[in-house]
Amino acid sequence: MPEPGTKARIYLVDDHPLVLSGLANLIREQPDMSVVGEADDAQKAMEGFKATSPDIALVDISLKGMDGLELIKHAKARFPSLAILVLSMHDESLYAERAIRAGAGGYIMKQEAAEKVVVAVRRILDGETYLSDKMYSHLARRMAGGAERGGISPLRQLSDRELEIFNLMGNGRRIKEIAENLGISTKTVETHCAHLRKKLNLKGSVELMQFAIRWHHSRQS
Amino acid sequence: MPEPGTKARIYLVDDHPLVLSGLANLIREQPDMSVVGEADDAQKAMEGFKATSPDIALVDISLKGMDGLELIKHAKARFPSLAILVLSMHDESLYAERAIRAGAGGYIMKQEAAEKVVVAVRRILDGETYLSDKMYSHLARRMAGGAERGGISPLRQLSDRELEIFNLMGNGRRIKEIAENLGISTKTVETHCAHLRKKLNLKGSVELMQFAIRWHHSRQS
DNA sequence: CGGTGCATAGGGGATTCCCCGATGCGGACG
DNA sequence: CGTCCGCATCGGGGAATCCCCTATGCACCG
Repeated sequence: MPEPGTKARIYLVDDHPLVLSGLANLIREQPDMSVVGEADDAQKAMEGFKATSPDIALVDISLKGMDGLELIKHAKARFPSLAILVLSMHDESLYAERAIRAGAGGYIMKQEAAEKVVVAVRRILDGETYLSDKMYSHLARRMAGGAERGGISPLRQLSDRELEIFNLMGNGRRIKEIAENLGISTKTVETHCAHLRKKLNLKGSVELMQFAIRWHHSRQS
Repeated sequence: MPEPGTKARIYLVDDHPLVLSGLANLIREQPDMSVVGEADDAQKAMEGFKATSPDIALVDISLKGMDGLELIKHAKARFPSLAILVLSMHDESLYAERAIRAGAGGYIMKQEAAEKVVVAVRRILDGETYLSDKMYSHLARRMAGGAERGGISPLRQLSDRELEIFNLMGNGRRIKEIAENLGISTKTVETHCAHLRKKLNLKGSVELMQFAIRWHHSRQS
């Protein structure tokens, strides 16, 4: 947190030079902010953090080489007081949740107006969290279910049967296959899917399948 | 093509405000170039082209709403003399080839240094084609190889429209959304899906979605 | 001119989606 | 012990989808 009268020290991490210069330019227009360094990969970013001790880092979630999420975790481990605002290309609320959990103070899409980046930076430097309205409501929907039972994964709320079906879905099986495989009615499988959607706060079958596939994919590598 | 002594009239199309301002800034530093307009979607871009008659347009390949490839085709159809430089996030030589075929004069990745954008613009305004070294050799190799040789990725066999829909599927959109988004019938989307399944040798819609989601997931990390 | 690929679209039956409600069963709590 | 609640199991029914057809218009190519 910068002292009154001094400028916030900002570090930029992005592997797109155009975005980098856009950000740098935007920040130089702000009287209370200054850019103290730039990096285009995670390695250089970590060195830069050590050398310049910035107040906040703006980091792209999709870097070449190390993943942006990894960089966040490492950075928060070595520099706990460093605030982080995540920039993302895509409207992937999945990443927003992971980013916040990894220690980021905010998540903003590059489609957002440039002014919002400045707003987000100020908010985070004030110790608050910044999320876009869309993501905020999306996340709120998820949290709303039962106020953070300390469980890292919402999958803990699932019953054994539900998890079993969730797994089979992630494996690419269709409803009929699952029903035959388990020796039950397709209607029962549908009911389980409905419960899964409700518990995981997912809107449609496509979101559920997306979630299942991603989860299955990450659990297997 | 600008006359000697006058500035090249450049139009920018990108849905990321930061990239837009980065580009505008870069171009304003050039004595022989000027920005005559900006747009963040294909619709506004077409109107802008008509209103400002730019010499060249820099367009992002991945726009919200209409695909960047579609914009290029429409633009070249209505304004044949308009030169186009395509900007891309990803190192997808897949897109480069399609873009050139659609009428673009060059293809450059946002990972490239900003100076290269200027170089590319000058090259295209001189009537030549700009490609990065990597893509140039890549394309040359493909041209030289003549027909077939199996094809490294089966995605290469997909038509532009099919690839577009494949992308949206990987993004989690359902058929109705895709149809509305593209302004076509759901039946047409279904037909494209059928062709996708056939070309990719996938049995059911679940497998197709699985494939699309995985591809989309691996592509942006 | 004929062939081929592409984008568009519809018919129609099977399947799935997603909202309802309903029936047992077992455990938890007062 | 009675009651409530989560769980697993089914069904109805209307909408959406899947997935097999056919078909038209267009562009390009030999």
